[in-house]
This record gives sequence, C-alpha cells and structure tokens, in this order.
Amino acid sequence: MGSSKTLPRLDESLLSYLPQFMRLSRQDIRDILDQAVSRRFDADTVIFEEGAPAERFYLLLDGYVRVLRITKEGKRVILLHIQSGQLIGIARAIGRTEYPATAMTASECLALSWPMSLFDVFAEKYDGFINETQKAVGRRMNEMNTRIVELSSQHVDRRVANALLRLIDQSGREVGDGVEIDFPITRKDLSELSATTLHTVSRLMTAWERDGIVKSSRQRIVVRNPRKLAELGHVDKTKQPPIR
Amino acid sequence: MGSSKTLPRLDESLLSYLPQFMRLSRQDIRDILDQAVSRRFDADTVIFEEGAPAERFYLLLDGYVRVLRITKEGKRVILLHIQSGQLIGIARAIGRTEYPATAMTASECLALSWPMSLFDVFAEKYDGFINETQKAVGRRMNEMNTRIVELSSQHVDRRVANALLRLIDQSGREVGDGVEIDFPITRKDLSELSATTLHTVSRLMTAWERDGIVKSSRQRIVVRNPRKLAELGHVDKTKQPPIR
DNA sequence: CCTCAAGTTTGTTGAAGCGCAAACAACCTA
DNA sequence: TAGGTTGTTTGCGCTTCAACAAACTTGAGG
Repeated sequence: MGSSKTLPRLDESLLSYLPQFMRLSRQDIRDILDQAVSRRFDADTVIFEEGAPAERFYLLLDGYVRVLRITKEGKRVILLHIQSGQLIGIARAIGRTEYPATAMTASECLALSWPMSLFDVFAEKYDGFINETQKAVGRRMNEMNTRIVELSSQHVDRRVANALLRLIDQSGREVGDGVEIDFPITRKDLSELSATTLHTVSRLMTAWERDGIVKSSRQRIVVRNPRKLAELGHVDKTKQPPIR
Repeated sequence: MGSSKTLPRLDESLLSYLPQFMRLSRQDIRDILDQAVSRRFDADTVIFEEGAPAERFYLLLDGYVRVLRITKEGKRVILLHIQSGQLIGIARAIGRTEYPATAMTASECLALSWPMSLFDVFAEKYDGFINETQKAVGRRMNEMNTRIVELSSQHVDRRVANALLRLIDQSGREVGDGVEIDFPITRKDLSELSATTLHTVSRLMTAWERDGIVKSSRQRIVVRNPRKLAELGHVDKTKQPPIR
C-alpha cells in the first residue's frame, strides 16, 4: 500500500521547472508545496475511481499512470497514459464534480495532491496555472481524437504499432539497443490500448521480434527500430484519394 | 454559399437563454451581439478546417454541425455532433491556436461568430462564460471517452445502435410514429460515426426496419422503438465478471 | 418527362482476427 | 527448491465484416 506523509519538507525544485508553476515566485511555490500532501503508490494501484466525487487533484512527480474505464462487461479500456510532471484528476478544469475515469498507477508512483477547492484558488492566484492546465486538457483531447480516428480507420497491426510509438514517444528511455518503454507493460495492457486481444498482440510482437523491430521480455518492451515501426504505423498507400 | 451580414440588429433573446450568457445583463448581451458576425451556412459546408489558425469562434444558433477529421487515406471520421446553442471552434479554451478538427454543417445552419481575441475578453468579463464553456469541453471529452470505449469493446451492431441512440438523444424530434433525427443523415454518415462501412449500416437498417425498430427513407431516419434499440445497444449479458 | 447524380440495397467472397484451449516460461515467496 | 501465480506463446476453428460488384431507387434540374 502507498504511504502518506507531509514530512520531510518538500523541495521547491520539484515544481519550479514545471510549466504550470514556472512563472511563480519562490514564495508562491513554497505556499503551494506546504498545502500539498505527498504520497507514494505501489504499481497497479487505483488513485481514484470513475464516478467518485472529485475531492482532490494530483500532480504526478514520478512514475506513470493509466487513465482507463471499465465496461459493463468488465473489460478495461485504457484511455491515456500520463507521465510525471502532469496533473491528473483535474475534473474541475472541465467543469465536473466527479472523476470521469479511473486513474491507476502503471509503475510505482509519487504524487502530490491538493483538495479540489484549491484548484480555483490556484487558477485565480497563480499566473499561468490555468493556461497550462487548459493546454494539457487540449493535448489529451487531441490524443483522444487521434485514438478515435485510429480505432475507426486502421487495422490491428497499425493500431498496435501506433500505440507502441506513442508510448516510446511519451515515456521512452534510451537503452543500448533501442528505446525502452519506461514502465512494466504486458501484452494485455497493449491490447487494452489498441482495442484487440492479448493473443493478437503477442503474435504481432513475435513477428516484429523476428524482423528485429522490437525486443521484448516479460513486461518489458524495447523498440530497436522505431523507423521501421513507424512505417508500419503510418500509412503510405501510394494511392491518396483527393480530399474533394 | 452562405451569406454574411450584421444587419438587421440581432435580438437579445437569441442569447439570453443559453447557459453561457444566462447570468448576463441586457446591456452585456447587447454588447456581445453588437460585436458578433452572423452568417448562414448551407448544408455540407465547411465552417473551419483542421489545422487552420483558429481566428474565430462560433455560436451555433440553428442547425447541426459535425466535427470530423479526415485520415491520410481520405476517410472521414466523425468525432462529434453539435447542436444549436453550443459553441464551436473554441480552440482557445483548450490552449490551442489552431482548430484541432474540421467543422462541417450537417444541415442548413445559422451561426454567430467573434474573433478569437474576444474569447479571453468574454472569459474575463462575463461571469459564467468560462465556466459553462469548460463544462461543454468536459461533456465533449466525456463523449469522446465513451466513443473510445465503444469502439474498443463493442461489435458493429451495438456501435451503430448506440450512435443512433445518441443522435436521437441529442437531436431527436418527435414525429407521429417515433423520433426522427433532425437533420439529413446518410448511411455513409452513420458508418463514419460507428467505424464501419455504409454497406453494413444498410444491412442493419433493413434488418431493424423489418423488426419495426426504425423506419428510414433517403437521408431520413425515424426510430420507432427506442426501447428496443437501446436493448441492442446496451449490454445485458447476464454474466458480469467481477472487477477484481 | 427524361437524365443524371447521389444514395441505397443486396449478393458474393475472402481473410482478418477473436475465442478457446493448452502448454510453456518467468518470477515470487514460503 | 518446490509450488503457485502471472504473463506469454501458439494452434485451430469459426464468426464477423470489409471489399468488390452491380442493380435499383429517389430526387433534382433541365
């Protein structure tokens, strides 16, 4: 289970490089930190649940978080991945009083949180906060749009390829022979991201491993040849119907 | 082509019942209207295009608008339907300087528009404007999430059923023997909403027509038995796996 | 009234990919 | 080190649906 504490005193450098807080004075950042609760979460732990009253909002300091929904049939659908430095649970920014989806850690995580009532205070008081937050909302919306387009128009292999590309783009870590996804990820997770089954993902991965595009072991994926993967993901049908 | 004019003087009642403007004084509304450009659009006309600089934002007074993207292969994917009373092109509200998608009229439309620079002015000056706008963003985000979940987890027939249900919910008009979708809609449109082909939609429609669930003619769809359609759309598998 | 374009229906075919099942491999902990 | 748990691979059958094709319907415009 995660542990919750406010001590020792949080260092100001935690926030001072994040776009939301960049323009603030040392004192403002100090105030913000002094009101925060810091907490560690184990991997695969629910931070907040869809439909629950949105009581707090979080800043992910370290680790990765998945935003997901669970269908009536109990099937998980991953909507987004969030990396450190990002705010989550900002229901207030989109005029909601309940969390619209579930947030679950993908790896061990460290997060600060504040009561939602402070969101309005921050928005009012701190220059750039609301603006950067809106930008973040915009980016996520854009990612969702892209997902919808992908799901609607592309075949499984492309969807999986694109999901992988997005993951290494957002949370890739350079390793000796390629770029590794920086948190444990299973075939099942990938299938929940790309709307297919773990079986199909597994088949694709072995095929790509044979071609030297990826290398994977249990819960670890290294993309050795992002270029080639991108070719699979992007569409380069020579015939491009005019947009009439 | 659409015509553009500022005369005759717009009536205040156009705005005074909309949530964004509800709390405002007569004078404020007058000011807002005096800065607006009013314009009529024919059906199937582009209002603004994805990627273009977001120079104006719009308030749809009458008609229906589709928000869509076009894939590299030239395939259209409809992201949302917008009904009258809603703002569109509010890129600014999500921190963007370009329109993230294309807006196209689904029927003849009437819209007011303002230069984007006024967005910040409205947000600052008029109580409730930014709040209601954020709520609208939240609703659209929610709809997108639902789309993603649907596309990821449901079969074609359910997706089409749900798309229809959403359409009659958002823009249904009571007619003698059911609820009609209030704007011209083709099988192709429906297929672009539910990620399938017009052929499959056609087959489903004829099957449902045989069952008395819908009635359709060219570009017109009447849902006679929403209840039954909802049964098709909702999932009522008795076995509900635990959410472990 | 005729023509044409746009939308719709219907049939046929093939393959993608899902469900199911079983075996296997890696890791965890007792 | 044994035993259990969790993740992964692989094969096979079968359903679903997209692709292709072609005829038909409807409505608009001359």
